[in-house]
Amino acid sequence: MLTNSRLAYHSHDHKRCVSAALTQAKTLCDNSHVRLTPIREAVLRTIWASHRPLGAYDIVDQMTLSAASGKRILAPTVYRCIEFLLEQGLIHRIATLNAYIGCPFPGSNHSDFFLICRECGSAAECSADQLNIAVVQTAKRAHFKVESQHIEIVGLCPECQDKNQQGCLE
Amino acid sequence: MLTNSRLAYHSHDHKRCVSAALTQAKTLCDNSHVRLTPIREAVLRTIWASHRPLGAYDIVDQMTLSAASGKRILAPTVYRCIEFLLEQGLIHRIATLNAYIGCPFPGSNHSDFFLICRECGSAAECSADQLNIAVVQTAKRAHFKVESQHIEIVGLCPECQDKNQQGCLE
DNA sequence: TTTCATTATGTTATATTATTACATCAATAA
DNA sequence: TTATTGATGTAATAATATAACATAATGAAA
Repeated sequence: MLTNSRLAYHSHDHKRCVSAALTQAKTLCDNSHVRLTPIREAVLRTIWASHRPLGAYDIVDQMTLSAASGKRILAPTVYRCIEFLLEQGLIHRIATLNAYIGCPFPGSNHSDFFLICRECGSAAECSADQLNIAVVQTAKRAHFKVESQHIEIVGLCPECQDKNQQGCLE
Repeated sequence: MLTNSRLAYHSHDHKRCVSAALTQAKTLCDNSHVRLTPIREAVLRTIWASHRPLGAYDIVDQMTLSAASGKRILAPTVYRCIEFLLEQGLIHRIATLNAYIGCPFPGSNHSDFFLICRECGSAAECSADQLNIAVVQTAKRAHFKVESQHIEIVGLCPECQDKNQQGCLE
């Protein structure tokens, strides 16, 4: 199983996540002969600021804040970058949250399967054959031909389970 | 496996779907001691007009059309009914489409698993143990505690597969 | 290099989806 | 009746997303 859940839910050196994501992004864009422009990279970096899905207007706000004095980044710019990053598979849209999250393993063929913690908001991505097979087989029984899938699971991440456990003991 | 895919994708006597849905809704609301008011029932009926998920403002428009002369139904009214119907498990929200669809087996404990045809727009709901188990097991490997799931599959329904097949032969 | 075509970004406006706030009305219970 | 709660009406607005068009940057061809 492919997953970044170890990182997503536990404290870690997040700079490494960011730099890994940016390095992969550059490589993939080079190979695809598309341009990871400074703005696109900045949007990607902003989304990768954490493992929590980020709304488009949160990105707008963050980028306006971190941009050079007074420079405003407007919604269409951000949405265009989001569209580009989605097309390249560098980010995903979390539909139930209207929010965007970086893909930890872009380029590799994988399913859209997200584990979203309702407590801390962090989301991890997984790709598991067992699940993909179950999806396709279940669809097959309905004679349905699967082209793309989007799976969002809400619950508690390991850290927040522990915290809640402690809460009960108090 | 529980599914309404047979009905959702093929021509059928849809009046029976609607009346079944309304009958179930009345029973469930009675049992839960909540009120299926005329407006709520009208929203449910509008959503059940087809097996295609319907946007909130489509519902507003449809209801304004079918309402008695000139009577306008406004967005907050519809959203309140949607909220109620979601709470009662009588409808589901299709997050990737920002649209709403009637639940064919309300009251029964089941997973949110939708097969959405990209061609005709119809969506069927399924509930399969194999899939639920795969979701929980996959999550377990990430030490994630599942509370709710939302699975949206996009592809081709059986009817539209046949049509496309014929299209290729021409 | 200059020109052209293409792609990316800036900017204004607006579409679409959803909610807030408050007034009014209906149903139920004391 | 009269509180009380729940449901609906209405106006305004928030939040998310896109359209349309102008301008700028980039890369390719002459």
